[in-house]
Amino acid sequence: MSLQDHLPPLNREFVAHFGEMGSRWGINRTVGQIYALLFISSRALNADEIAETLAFSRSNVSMGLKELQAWRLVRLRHHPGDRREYFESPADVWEIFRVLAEERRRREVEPTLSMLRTALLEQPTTEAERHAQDRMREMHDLIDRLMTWFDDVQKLAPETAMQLMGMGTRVTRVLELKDRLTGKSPKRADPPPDPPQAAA
Amino acid sequence: MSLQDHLPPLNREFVAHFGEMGSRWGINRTVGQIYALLFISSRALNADEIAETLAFSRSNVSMGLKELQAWRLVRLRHHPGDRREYFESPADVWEIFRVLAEERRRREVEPTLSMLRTALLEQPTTEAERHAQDRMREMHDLIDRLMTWFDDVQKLAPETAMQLMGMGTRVTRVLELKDRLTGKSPKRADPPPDPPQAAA
DNA sequence: ATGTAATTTCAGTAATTCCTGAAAACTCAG
DNA sequence: CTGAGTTTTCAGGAATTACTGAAATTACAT
Repeated sequence: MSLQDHLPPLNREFVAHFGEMGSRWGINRTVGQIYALLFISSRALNADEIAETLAFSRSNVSMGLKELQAWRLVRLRHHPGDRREYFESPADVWEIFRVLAEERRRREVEPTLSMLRTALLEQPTTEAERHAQDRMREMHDLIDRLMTWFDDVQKLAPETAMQLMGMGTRVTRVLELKDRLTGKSPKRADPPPDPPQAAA
Repeated sequence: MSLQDHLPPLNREFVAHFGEMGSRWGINRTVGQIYALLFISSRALNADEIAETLAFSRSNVSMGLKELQAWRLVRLRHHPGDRREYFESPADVWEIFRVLAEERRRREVEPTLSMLRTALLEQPTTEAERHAQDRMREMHDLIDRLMTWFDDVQKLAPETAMQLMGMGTRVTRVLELKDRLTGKSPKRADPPPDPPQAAA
């Protein structure tokens, strides 16, 4: 009934590893393992299969899947003539990475930026407060820039920036990034409808 | 004796926020708050001051500082004629980001890559195993590429890649990256001793 | 409508993680 | 060496988080 009865050792290791990693993140061990299992599975699994394979209670699996859905990391599937719900991970690893980055941004980065902006609006009264505000501004600007930059990189290659990074082909796109950095004002400035192609 | 007695509201909010964020990460609330406090402080603080300001026990602060040191996020200072140890955060936010990224990589990314490589060495026996291995290979390659890319970006601007990203000046460097991507083999290839300067 | 299969909720317990105070271990001046 | 000041360790209690089984809910076939 337990993990090792159904999974070959290497898959078991993989699942266990993501369980551990999950707990180093906010995500808990259970959720990490469920996701790892779905990730390497060659077909969509239903909740009972997951519960059986990982030796978790059915209800625990249900909660885990709910959380994975909230993170948009699993998809729901239905098989004709079967009332149960089947779950699978998206196939494209770059897509997974993108979704993960987006969710983390929404949950962690945006609230932080928002808190910092609020703090920066106040008039400091003491010297200590003024210094604290300066530090917050530095942090705000760093995060803001990192995000803008990340957006740029993502927009670069509409299909997958991954391909760009690894391939060496269509590197003309890098020049677009160069133009963006050179031409625009330092900070943000929502980009005007991307000049379609600017070959070298 | 508690936080609000010593810190102005906005600083209090900042510290509390990083306490929350800390717990969403692997890091616990206490550690997050200690770091936040040091980050906005205009001078190095000793453990008693921290304990007093945040209303934590002295021993809790000691453990928190130990963890922050393990993450290389705080520096130790000594004041002449004072036997106590004072702690401070590095001033440069980009430096902080870099250290954080390095530590996370060492603790999370490298072990994961290592586990994946081990799994990829095995000969799959079943079809399911073969598929799992394919998936692991995809994950491995994604992570490996992201890391290589991140390295490239960091090497680009030896002082702070930050400046590059935000400034629009010295964007000639982007062209170096382009060359790297175009010229080298797709995957890795340890870079030859950086050609010092390649102005446009 | 009724019954059955499937899923979700939730209150209680188990497990883990966090935090503290007391004691031990340093460190250094005299 | 002695002792005061400082930091660290650690066992145990407090607080939080994870997990379960039972009950409630939903979905659907007949």
